[in-house]
Amino acid sequence: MPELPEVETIVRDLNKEVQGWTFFDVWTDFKKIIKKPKRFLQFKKELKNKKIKKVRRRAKNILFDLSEWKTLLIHQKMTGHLLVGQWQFKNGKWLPPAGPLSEKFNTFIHLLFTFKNTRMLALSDLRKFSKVELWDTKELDGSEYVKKLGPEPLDKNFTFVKFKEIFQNKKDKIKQALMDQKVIAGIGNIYSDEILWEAKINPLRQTTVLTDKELKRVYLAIKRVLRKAIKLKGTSISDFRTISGEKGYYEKERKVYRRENEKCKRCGSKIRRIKMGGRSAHFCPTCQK
DNA sequence: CGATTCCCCTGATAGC
DNA sequence: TGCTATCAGGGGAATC
Repeated sequence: MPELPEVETIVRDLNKEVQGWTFFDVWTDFKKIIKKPKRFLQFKKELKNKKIKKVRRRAKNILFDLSEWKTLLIHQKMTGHLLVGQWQFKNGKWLPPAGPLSEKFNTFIHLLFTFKNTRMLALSDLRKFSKVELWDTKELDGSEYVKKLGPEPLDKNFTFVKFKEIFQNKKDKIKQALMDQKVIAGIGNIYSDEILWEAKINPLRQTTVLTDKELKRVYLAIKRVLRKAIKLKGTSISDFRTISGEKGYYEKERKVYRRENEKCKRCGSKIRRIKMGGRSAHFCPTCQK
């Protein structure tokens, strides 16, 4: 599942590739993936001849700023992959040439943009949870959805004072608060587990009872873990790939996520997995208090 | 209003 | 072996 570090990796890579590309056509075999505008033909028509100015990230969304003040939003949810390359249509499927792109998830391409320079951008998504929307830039940036998103954890303005203010007022378990996009943007199941291990805090703790010292550890862990994950181009534990089909390296750094019954790398205890609100949380019961 | 459950999907895996 | 039930989970909607 792409979270902040994975989406950031994608956005940085995309900016090196797609700036200046002009949309030519759109193909899909699953119109439901496009949420806005509702009619596919209109979506197609509105994209045609728009040029990509730059790509940015907000929370886990990839935002393509286009000419004429349009913005294309792509949220990859669990299993979405954006891939750039030269493609060919064979036997009813879009297929890449040989190379790292020739992996199984490429058979799950459900949306494909072609550009005037004959290049293509594909969205593959095994489970079809991805969401694609085309907005007026101003309308998107002023939308309820964007306004309600929490701060970007790696933003300079996201100070400890600000963090403390938000988390001390949020009545929730710390793990859930970290994953709540309205509290703080971009963190999901993998990195909330990793951040809490780093901070030595039990995921079940209520945010309101955390001491200043403990909050400071969480705050620092957020920055440290996310920065390191970006440096390593993310985690490929759930099939993440960069836009050229390469894996991220953070999974080797992983301390708790999907390591149930393995040894804690700090104290040697068995990592436990519990259910929290329908999601699994992984932690060390000995050193996370 | 807040908290919980359901739902969208489909491949992998566990259980029989 | 092969079938079926369960699980994975981001996020929005529906429900309690």
